[in-house]
Amino acid sequence: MPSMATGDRRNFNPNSNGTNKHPQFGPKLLNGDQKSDSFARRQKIEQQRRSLPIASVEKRLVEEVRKNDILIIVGETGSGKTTQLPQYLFNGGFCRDGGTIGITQPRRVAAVTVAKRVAEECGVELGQKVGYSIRFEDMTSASTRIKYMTDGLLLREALLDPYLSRYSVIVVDEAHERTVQTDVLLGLLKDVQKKRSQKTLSESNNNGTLVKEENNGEGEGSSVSVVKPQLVRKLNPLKLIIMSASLDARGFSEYFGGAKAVHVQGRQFPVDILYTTQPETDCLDAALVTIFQIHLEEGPGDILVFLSGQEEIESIEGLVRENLKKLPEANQKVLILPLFSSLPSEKQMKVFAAAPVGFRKVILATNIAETSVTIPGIKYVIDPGLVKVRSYSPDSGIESLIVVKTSKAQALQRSGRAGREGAGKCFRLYPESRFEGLDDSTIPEIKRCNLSNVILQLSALGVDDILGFDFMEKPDRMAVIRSLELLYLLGALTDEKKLSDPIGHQMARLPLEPNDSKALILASQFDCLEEMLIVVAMLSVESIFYAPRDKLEESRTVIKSFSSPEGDHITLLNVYRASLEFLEKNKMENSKEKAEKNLRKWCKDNFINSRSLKHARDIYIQIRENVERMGLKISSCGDDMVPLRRCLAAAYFLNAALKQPDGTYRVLANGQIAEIHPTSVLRRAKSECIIFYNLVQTTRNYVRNVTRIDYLWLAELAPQCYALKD
DNA sequence: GAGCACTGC
Repeated sequence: MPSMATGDRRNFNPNSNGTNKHPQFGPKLLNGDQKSDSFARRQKIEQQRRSLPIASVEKRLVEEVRKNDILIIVGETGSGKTTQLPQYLFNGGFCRDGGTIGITQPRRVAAVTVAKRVAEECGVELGQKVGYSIRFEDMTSASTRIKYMTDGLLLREALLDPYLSRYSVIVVDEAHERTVQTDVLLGLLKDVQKKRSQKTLSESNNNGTLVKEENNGEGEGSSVSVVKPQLVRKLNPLKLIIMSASLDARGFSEYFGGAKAVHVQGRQFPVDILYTTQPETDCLDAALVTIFQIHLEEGPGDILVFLSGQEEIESIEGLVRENLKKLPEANQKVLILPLFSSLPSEKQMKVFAAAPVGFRKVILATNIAETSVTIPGIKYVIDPGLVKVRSYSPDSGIESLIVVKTSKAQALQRSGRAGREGAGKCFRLYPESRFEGLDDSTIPEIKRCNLSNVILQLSALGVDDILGFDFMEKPDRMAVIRSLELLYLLGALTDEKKLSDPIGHQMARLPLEPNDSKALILASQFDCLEEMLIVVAMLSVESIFYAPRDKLEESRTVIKSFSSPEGDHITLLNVYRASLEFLEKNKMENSKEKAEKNLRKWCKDNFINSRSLKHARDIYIQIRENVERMGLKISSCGDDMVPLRRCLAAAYFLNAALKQPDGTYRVLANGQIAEIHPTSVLRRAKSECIIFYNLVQTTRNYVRNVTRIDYLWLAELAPQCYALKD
């Protein structure tokens, strides 16, 4: 490593436009927690509202929504579209007749913070006129007229109310992010809007007489055949607004039949974009040198570095520390802060605190800093131009994480992070010519994920012809067929590709992956639903264990105390039960808050991520309520784990693998070869036959979350797949 | 004996 002080520096060219104004994407995170409700404060809010770029076009926007049933709004960050538009529409009379304005967000935190802010701006209590609804948290009431929610939640609502009849307007925000949920929602809303306008039309044609839903045979498979007559009368046309920060709205406009698009100015400080003159061969080294170049040559301001993963972050953290020691003491005032999702939250929080006077923060972050969180004080962004993405192969069922180049939109989003509070600089660690060669936007998620859950949800909404569904971007045909096969083998779909009764309907109601839902349904027959609820909740969260690098040995010993020779599923069950036992004991002696606090300490001592554990508990409570409502029998298998393992075999039979002479495993369903993941308790056990939760490809093929089963169970419990040879 | 971007119901 060259010494930083000797001037080994990267050469950057400012881009041709100099101070270039780039649009910025992502939810605007607002602080809605202020308590003061004084007159002065209200005046200040009013003043802020009026100064937003969008305020000058309020009348025009309301007018456009009135004239157009579908409107695309392209708004840059800082335009105020997310907080203001719903208020304009409310004041414009779009909630008369008791209709609600629904605004969807891809992320929970955005739905909550924006709702809080808007409630404050309106001077109302949160949950009254303005509210939000996200999984595990419903802050709405009968009087809620402006409702922020996650897009996944609106999809769930559509299962219960296919016409989304309570909404007069639905605003899909951050549509450019193109999450699976957003894409499915867009297709669904298009259909709902069409049906609702037909409904109103036929009603007026019939002059108020009751109308029955008819399938007009237009070839779309989505029909909901029985509608209560009273409902038909009440339905108003649905106004649809798609909000996006993408550079052009053409894609959305075309998808919605040439819908009108309007542009709203953003408010963003200028960000200087600098490129390297030469391509970099070693990205980590280039990032390292650039960090020091900024630190030693640029003015005050924090640095945000985008890296691909935890490993990269941890290694560069070490290198920065090492090199920092070589600098004169006056130059050593740097705070290095890692940030990635599996980092315990108390460590994550450190990036939001201001650095001590005279110190510069260097934040080493994954994509989490791109949209999910906004860090104050960032003036410099270093963007190596790479990102880790999930990819999925429908044929092998293998998920992998691969490092790819960012898209142009992503690069813009990253650079925008430097211009939140003042003019900033973004150092792209590649030549300008390479930027031109980048894809415009990231490939929509729906093109690169397992579709079985999407198909199950759409089936429950009455869409039987998945390949014919009007997606903005059609998913891969083979991926659809594979997922249909899986659902059929699980018994969720009939031979006619319709949702089976009751299994398919029950599975669609559960907020889980199809395999996990099936495991719960079967568990009530195997008398181990009590245990399976816990196992499935624990499998649904990522990274229960967190082992910091410096305490690796210690953590292994502690984690071992939970482990079961039967496998990882039962190990997870042990962890959950141990935490519950600790909490119950604590609750008897302490207040609830104190008990929760002690639990967090217990988690830390046992190298368990308390945020993940809390999440698992929330999921447990939710799915327990779900299965209770379905009338499934909840009983326990006690200390006998055989029923639980048999049930796992019956539900995850496609994920069964046999040991081979060389110690690797062969997946019975497709012949894939894989090893047991080193973190599994069965890594050394070398059981003959196993079932696993998932198969991931990193340096090798690994199966994770593994349980030992008896080979003979497969033919007995999954005869549709396995037969015994003589 | 290896290493896991990020969401969401």
